[in-house]
Amino acid sequence: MSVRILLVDDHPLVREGVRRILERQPEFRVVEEIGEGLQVVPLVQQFKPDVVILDLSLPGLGGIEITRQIKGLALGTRVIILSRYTNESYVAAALDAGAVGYVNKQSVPQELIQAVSAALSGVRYLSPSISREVLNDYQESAHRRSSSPYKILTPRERQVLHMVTEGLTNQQIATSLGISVRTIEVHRSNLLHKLGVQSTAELVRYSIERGILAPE
Amino acid sequence: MSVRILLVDDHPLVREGVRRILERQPEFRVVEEIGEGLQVVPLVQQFKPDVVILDLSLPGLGGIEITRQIKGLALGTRVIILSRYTNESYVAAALDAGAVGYVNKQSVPQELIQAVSAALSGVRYLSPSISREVLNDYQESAHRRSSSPYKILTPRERQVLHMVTEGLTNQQIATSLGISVRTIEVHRSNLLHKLGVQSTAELVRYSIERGILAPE
DNA sequence: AAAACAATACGTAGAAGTACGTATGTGCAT
DNA sequence: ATGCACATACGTACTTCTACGTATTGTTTT
Repeated sequence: MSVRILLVDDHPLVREGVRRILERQPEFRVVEEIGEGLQVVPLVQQFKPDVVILDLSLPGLGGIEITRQIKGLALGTRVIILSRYTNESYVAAALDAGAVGYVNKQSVPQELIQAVSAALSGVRYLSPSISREVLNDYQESAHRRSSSPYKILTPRERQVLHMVTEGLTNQQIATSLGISVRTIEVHRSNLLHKLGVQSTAELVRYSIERGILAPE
Repeated sequence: MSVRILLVDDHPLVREGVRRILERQPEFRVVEEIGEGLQVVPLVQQFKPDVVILDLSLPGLGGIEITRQIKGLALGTRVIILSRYTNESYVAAALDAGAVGYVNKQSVPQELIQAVSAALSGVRYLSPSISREVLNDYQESAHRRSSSPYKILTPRERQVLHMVTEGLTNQQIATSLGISVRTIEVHRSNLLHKLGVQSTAELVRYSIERGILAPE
């Protein structure tokens, strides 16, 4: 009984690595591979794979939206996300969109096999490096979920994030906005939680790297 | 005549892919692979590979600094950068540090073979997707680059800067390097002074915006 | 040999940030 | 009217970081 897999990542080297790992399992077969986001859904319709292994950051169309569209096809195709992003917002967004698994690219290759097997058994799989809390929080707050971490930030939070990135202290930001430093601390705490990070450095990196664009 | 290659990328899947492509060439041999930045230079000293294929974004110590240190070993080991970043500052920084090739991770796998062959012939290789302008700009502005504040940093300071940018606390960095948190504070203070900044946010921005340390 | 540099480490002090919890007021949607 | 999101703010506790100063040891340069 062959498991038919479609492989989606814009880095050919990653596809090579994934194909190599999957094909060590006699029952797994990579029926096709592609790196361009816009071509994924047509390929799913054509090949009707059992499983799609899907990167979040793709040219043309993001992994979250692709996941939604695959789910909308109602072919029973399961989507496993393979991504270097492990923060709560992205994991939750992917699960919300219909992914049945989320594997951290830094994981040991064996996890990929486990994720595919779990998907076929109808069990959700998360890399151990992704906190158990992520799943719990996801289930508790599903109704609030947005597809983009930045979109879940309030206007004030975005302002504060910007000023943190500029290197201003909480007191300087408070002075600039005409509010209490205690309120800045609240916004900061909210930012840390919403973006799934734990330090100023990570906030700054978040700002700069994505600008603000989530991997979609 | 065997070409001995050390493979460095924190994503096991990428290492699998690269290994698979390289080992299709009978004369290429991957003698070792590693994902942790701090362990690369000791491995180079141990194995004395002909070529190191090196990702820019690594935990513990960045690819640029590693390239410098490998060059400093004077073993004749050639460094080829394999990165998803193609912008000028990263390419230039890598070349400046002593890399002899820069391959875009989105390239066709055949480019990797070409880059290794070019390196062995003493020829510089750049992925075609990297503009010819990058190389020209690099040559024209080499004299400006030498005055970069980064040059005045000690190797230890660069290590600490990298880890600060990763979001680690002083205590975590101390533990990782096996020294006192008080020493980390000293290095940090020196970094702030040498780079003329006053906060963690500014250190992080410096790292990222100067393209010296690739974003994670 | 002496000086400079790099790495290591500590004392003292205070600023700055994170975490957990509490609360109120306003505006908007149901 | 009620509930929710947002903005504002505080109490308590602690961690983390910055600033200024001290010191020793080893290595390299002059």
